[in-house]
Amino acid sequence: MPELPEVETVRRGLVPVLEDRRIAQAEARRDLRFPLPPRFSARLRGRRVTALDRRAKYLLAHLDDGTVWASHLGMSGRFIVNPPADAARGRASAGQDGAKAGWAFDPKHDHVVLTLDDGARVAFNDPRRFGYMFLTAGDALDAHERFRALGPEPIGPDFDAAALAPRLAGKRTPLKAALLDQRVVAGLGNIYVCESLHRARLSPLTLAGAIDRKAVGRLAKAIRDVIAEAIDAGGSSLRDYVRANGELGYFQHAFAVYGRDGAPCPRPRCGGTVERVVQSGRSTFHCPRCQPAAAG
DNA sequence: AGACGTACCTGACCGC
DNA sequence: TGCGGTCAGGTACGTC
Repeated sequence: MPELPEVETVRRGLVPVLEDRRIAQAEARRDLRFPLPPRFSARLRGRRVTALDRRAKYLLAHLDDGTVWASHLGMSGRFIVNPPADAARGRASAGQDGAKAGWAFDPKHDHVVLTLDDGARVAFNDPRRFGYMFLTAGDALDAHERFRALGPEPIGPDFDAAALAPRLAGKRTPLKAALLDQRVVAGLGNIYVCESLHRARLSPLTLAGAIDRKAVGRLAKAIRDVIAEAIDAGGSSLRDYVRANGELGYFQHAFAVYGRDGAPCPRPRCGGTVERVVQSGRSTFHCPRCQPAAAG
């Protein structure tokens, strides 16, 4: 269920597990959305992870031979960590009830499994197999077909009206669809687009090219803030989650509009009601009262 | 070129 | 309890 904040949370959770560790064993149990690269296991085995990075919704593990191991979590992908002691002690006997017992062990959906040189076990688990992985050269990352067209990262002070305006200019597509386009902004998905538009008091139905500069500035700031707050929420939940069951990246976060069809708009003194509509086949949640379609 | 619908795959949930 | 229908936070591809 990962958008940028979830992927960033996963990255931060994996840093202490993976960075500077050597991959003792890599097991490719099942292909994901796309077939795993040729000799995938062999190319990971014996490599040291020098850094864990992120671009958009991609998790990037830099290896000591210059290769980058890139993972996309798709809709249901997650990484599950068994610390060294747990992996050695509990896994074999955990069996089918492993997850319930606290041992992350799911033979049906653990598609890629790494064992590190300290004995820790890291599994990529993805019931729907919408996720995917690939290997690429680290010195040509930006030129890779998956990264070449990506828009700017929405965190950090560089993401502002000047960055966003030219990417929306002239677009005759609704703001909702425009912001889901990874070429416009990298890393947003359905939830955070809804949340950002609500924060900026912009209707998801408004055509992207029709909003004025002031609104673009409001939108850029809303996106920055919404994403930053979600990352903070993920970070604060991280320790408990790892301790609980090894799953990384799932965390509770309070949404203003997403999934709150029929609830009162949380904006102070708005008094509107959150509505769900469908745009290009996907749910949009918004408050028609404080996100009026006519406003620019 | 850009926008839209559809496909991919499986699990959770809801009503009967 | 079982069954069928619906829905799910992502991306890629074919078609217009």
